[in-house]
Amino acid sequence: MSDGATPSKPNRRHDLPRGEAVYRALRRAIIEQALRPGDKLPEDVIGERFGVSRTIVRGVLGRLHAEGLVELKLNRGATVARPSLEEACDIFEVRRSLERDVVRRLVGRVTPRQIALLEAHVAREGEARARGAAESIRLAGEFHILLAELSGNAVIARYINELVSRCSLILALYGRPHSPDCAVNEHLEIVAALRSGDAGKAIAVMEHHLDAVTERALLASARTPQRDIRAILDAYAP
Amino acid sequence: MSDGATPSKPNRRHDLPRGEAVYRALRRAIIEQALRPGDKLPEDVIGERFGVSRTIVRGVLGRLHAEGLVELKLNRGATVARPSLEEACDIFEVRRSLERDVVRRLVGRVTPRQIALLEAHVAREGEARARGAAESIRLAGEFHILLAELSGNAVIARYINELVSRCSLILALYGRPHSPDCAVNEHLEIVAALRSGDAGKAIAVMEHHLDAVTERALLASARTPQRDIRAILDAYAP
DNA sequence: AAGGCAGTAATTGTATACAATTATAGATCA
DNA sequence: TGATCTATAATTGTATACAATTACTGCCTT
Repeated sequence: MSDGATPSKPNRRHDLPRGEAVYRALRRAIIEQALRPGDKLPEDVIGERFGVSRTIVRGVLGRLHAEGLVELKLNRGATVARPSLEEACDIFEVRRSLERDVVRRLVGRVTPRQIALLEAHVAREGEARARGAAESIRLAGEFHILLAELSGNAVIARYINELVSRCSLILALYGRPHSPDCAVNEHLEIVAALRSGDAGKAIAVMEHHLDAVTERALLASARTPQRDIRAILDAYAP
Repeated sequence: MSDGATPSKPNRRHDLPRGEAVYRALRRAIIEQALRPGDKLPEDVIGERFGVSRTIVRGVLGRLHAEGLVELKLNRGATVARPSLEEACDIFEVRRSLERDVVRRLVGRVTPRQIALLEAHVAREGEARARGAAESIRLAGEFHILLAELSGNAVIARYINELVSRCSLILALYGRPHSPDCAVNEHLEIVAALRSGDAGKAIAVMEHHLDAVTERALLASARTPQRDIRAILDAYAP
């Protein structure tokens, strides 16, 4: 494989801890559902593809495991995580709590500059809708992450980031295929409510939105509870 | 150093992924404040002490970093984390949200078996109070962790675990030295309120307790805002 | 032909070796 | 004396080598 992976700059002082690029790439691939829940993540393959050693890959997989995006089984390697339906419910429940706090913190304190940021993001969501589902899914999630970051509480931001990312997995497992979990207009409503300064309304709008998101994400769960063969055969056997 | 570290069983199939013991030991040492915020954590020293290679230690430190207990600086190694005052406030704010949810979930649904578990734990807290501060601090935190686990939401449990652990760091930095952050009788009140089945009261008791915890943890923050030399010299310079 | 079993290949877990960076100590010079 | 620079030591970042476990293929047995 020689040097195909790092051609441009032979040995420029790497500003980032070597594995950062691998981390971001894997994370994005998972969130955009290019890597689907259950997919195997062999250390050799990933390492060769990015031109790093297994040491680095292993660190990245551990980090993704800590964030709940990857499962690690002893001596059996890493796979993209497959959250159970129960975990999915837990995740949405915590999201509701924390995102309520986000709105509560932002309302009345949000600056015009921040509103502009949010509106710009929603605009990008609108543009991306034509370009494909993968990017839409990612941007929809990033709206909630941006909101959490603007709230000014770093702990909430980190947790929301984790939870929203894992919602991509849930959507891939239990939702309608290739549909983003958030509607652009619902995001616009949230921004509008924040700007209005009406705390009660803003919270209500956010909760309504999260109800809708939950609904969409768990929609197909009645049809395909798991990727379970027995459940599928039930429809064909007498 | 030969074989002093792993004497009893030469090569028995290690049930646990090699680093688990190191992780637990370091975690406990940090939580019990044997390792204090800012203390250096050299890979060599830790590895030799536990009879594992730096590879393992590095993985453990990364994991502790993901949990917010350890800081990693590029090329400068790991230190026990020193949460800023702002981070401390963020942490307590999220704790309030999540622990309110815990109580809300438990109240009315808690079984006698679970009540017994909680009471047994509080009893151990009482016994430990005589034995020393370190164990008391840990047990006080573990009461909240147990509560979160009993709530049945695994995500909440994981986050509470993280947040409560980090509170040990906050207490070490800004609180009165060597004092546990929770009073045993306050924990008893929480259990009593849960058993009563009165949701409003249970939530109120928990919030009151968390207020008190926050108060105690951030008490000394006026006296020693940081381990900052300038602030100390202010009292002596004209 | 189906199932089980051995031997081999592939993959992961851990340790060590090497490279790069940072910290330390000693020497030099003003 | 004090500061700066340099050489050396200590520590971290990364890659590779080896050991252990798991997966697979083909053969053998019934």
